[in-house]
Amino acid sequence: MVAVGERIRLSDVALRAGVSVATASKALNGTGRMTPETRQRVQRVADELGFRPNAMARALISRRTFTVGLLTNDTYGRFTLPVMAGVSEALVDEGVSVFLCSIEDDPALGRVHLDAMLDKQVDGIISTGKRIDKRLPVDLSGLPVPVVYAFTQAPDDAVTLVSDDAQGAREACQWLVGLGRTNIVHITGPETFVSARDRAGAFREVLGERGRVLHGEWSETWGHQAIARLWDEKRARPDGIFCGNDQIARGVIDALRERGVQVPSDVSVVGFDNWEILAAATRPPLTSVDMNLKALGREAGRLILALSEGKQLEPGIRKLPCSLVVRQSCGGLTAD
Amino acid sequence: MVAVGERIRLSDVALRAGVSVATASKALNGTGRMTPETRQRVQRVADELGFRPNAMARALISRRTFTVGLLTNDTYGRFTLPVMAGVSEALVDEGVSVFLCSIEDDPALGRVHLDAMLDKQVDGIISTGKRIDKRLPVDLSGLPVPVVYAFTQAPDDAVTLVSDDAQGAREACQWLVGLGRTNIVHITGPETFVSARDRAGAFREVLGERGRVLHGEWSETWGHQAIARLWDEKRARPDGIFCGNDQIARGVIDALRERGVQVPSDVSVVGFDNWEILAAATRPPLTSVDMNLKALGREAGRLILALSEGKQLEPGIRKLPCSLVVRQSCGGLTAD
DNA sequence: TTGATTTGAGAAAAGGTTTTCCCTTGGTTG
DNA sequence: CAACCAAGGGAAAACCTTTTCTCAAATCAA
Repeated sequence: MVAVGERIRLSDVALRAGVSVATASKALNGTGRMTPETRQRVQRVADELGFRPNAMARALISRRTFTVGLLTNDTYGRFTLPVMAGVSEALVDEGVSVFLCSIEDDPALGRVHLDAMLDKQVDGIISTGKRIDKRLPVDLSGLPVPVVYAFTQAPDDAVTLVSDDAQGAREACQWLVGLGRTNIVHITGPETFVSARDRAGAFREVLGERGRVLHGEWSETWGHQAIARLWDEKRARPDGIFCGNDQIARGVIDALRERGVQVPSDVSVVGFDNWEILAAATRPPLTSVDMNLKALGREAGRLILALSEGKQLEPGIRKLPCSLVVRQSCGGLTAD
Repeated sequence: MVAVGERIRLSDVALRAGVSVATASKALNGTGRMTPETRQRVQRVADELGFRPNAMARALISRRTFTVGLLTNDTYGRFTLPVMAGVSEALVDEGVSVFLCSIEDDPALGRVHLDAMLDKQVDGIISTGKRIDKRLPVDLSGLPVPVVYAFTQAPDDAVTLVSDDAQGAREACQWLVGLGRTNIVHITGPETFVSARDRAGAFREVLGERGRVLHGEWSETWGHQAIARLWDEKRARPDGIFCGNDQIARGVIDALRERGVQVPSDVSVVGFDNWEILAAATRPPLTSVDMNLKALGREAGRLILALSEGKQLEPGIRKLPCSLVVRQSCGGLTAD
């Protein structure tokens, strides 16, 4: 039922049901004591009138607004959107809505958004970004509301969620090894990124001496360049390539095709990020490590909910597993 | 100043400043009458204490929450994110925060989010999506708050914002013609999309009989297929290609390279959407039509603000101009 | 000096709900 | 039949701010 004019107040319901506001409130909230008939009558009237309690008034008393803020500097949204989707998914059933605040890398803008959210008495704040080794340009310590950090750097005593890049990288490497690939190279982003170092570390851990790592940009162009370098060398050429992200992998695959190298029969390629729209458009479609950012967002939602209900959570970094999404760029048992 | 424990209330400020709450309120809001000294004293105390008024209490009286909802079914967020950024940008200075609600294509989920927002007394709702010819699976008519539709289909009597696809397409075509291209083909998405029809219509309008249109999917694969078809025909091959989106353009350029056709010297290519991350990674970087979705979002923000302040707006469709972003895929005066 | 006007500031209501008492009423027990 | 108890429901305070009155004091005119 859609109310078009004035909003129905609890007093309207009470009046029509022939009870006091107090009783009406208790009837609808399942609290207090009254005959089942009274309760049902109030509920029926409320339904008929399309009554919906005013969340403002409610929040004023209960000190809970059923509102959380998501702060991000990931303008392009490639990482933030799945996180946001997960957060929202975890919270919508609890009646919690999410303010999305994109603060770029502007401290002043961050301050403005933060103040706006605090004024609106959000129950909690989730801080997220595009790198797990950079902080948002805004100080979230000592706030009157709980904070959860998801996919961004955080103070030591904070509740933090990140993807387990090392584990994801291990899975990718083991997959290549399991397919019988022996000469495997890792082409990835700048060493200044913790993600790149973690993934490279796991790669070396699995492959030992055999594993070779090439650092560059996170771009298609670097994928091309790396292949050019590898193919121009007077060395055995790799039969397996683990790329630090899907854009590099895309560049790698395109470069290989230009050289007449068959993927996956000659070389298996794995990407990272599982950026659907890119991974699926690559020819052949790209096997890639998914950071499960939506699941990470869901967990962030659950945690902020728990915190805002007053539960205590142990601070520290929680690593969430990645998973390998298999497409056709590696070949495999059947198509080898 | 960051308050860590209890929030400061107006009464705390009043007490400390030696005035009544009423006077304190008026002092801080610049209303009422009092000596300048009193006003300044109150303001100083409020600053010292780090007082920030409780938006809930405020909203309860003023019936404005400084909150709007953005409803979208664009899960991937390619269109919604720029719109959202624009909305937020237009509203943050007014102290308005934005609830982002992704409802997929699920009517029930839409209902849940809508109810949550209405309960929270949003001042207005912006409805946005990924197609201008599809509606969100939720009925927004007869709501107690104003609604603006941005980049999505809307009822006739609604305030609606869309990009001017025809104008954007015209600019692209005229650009190709201006470069001296004479045999121009339009490779675009399914005819079932209004966007595809609008762009194709403008294309034909500029090129007349010479203009040929190929409809397919919105994918890289279709770009490849279309080039295969065009190059296998026993006809004059095009020297200019206007693509319906950047993914098609990417496929087209890759397919041309595979055939040894030089872009831009042999063929000029224009894309649509100016999806930065794709357009910039294409070799050569792609000249593309930008729908200015951020500007569209800003306008949506301004309109919803005006409506929520009670201003009357004429219903109907407002078309916002696209603009051509020139990169290197067309060549031009210098690099021809 | 008296009456009228202006000035500065406070008391109280309002906004919509929840929650804590308190008061009936009808029934039970001894 | 008195005393007590439980059940059902209501009055009012509380949440925090804004806004409308109201009032006392100060200023001004006559």
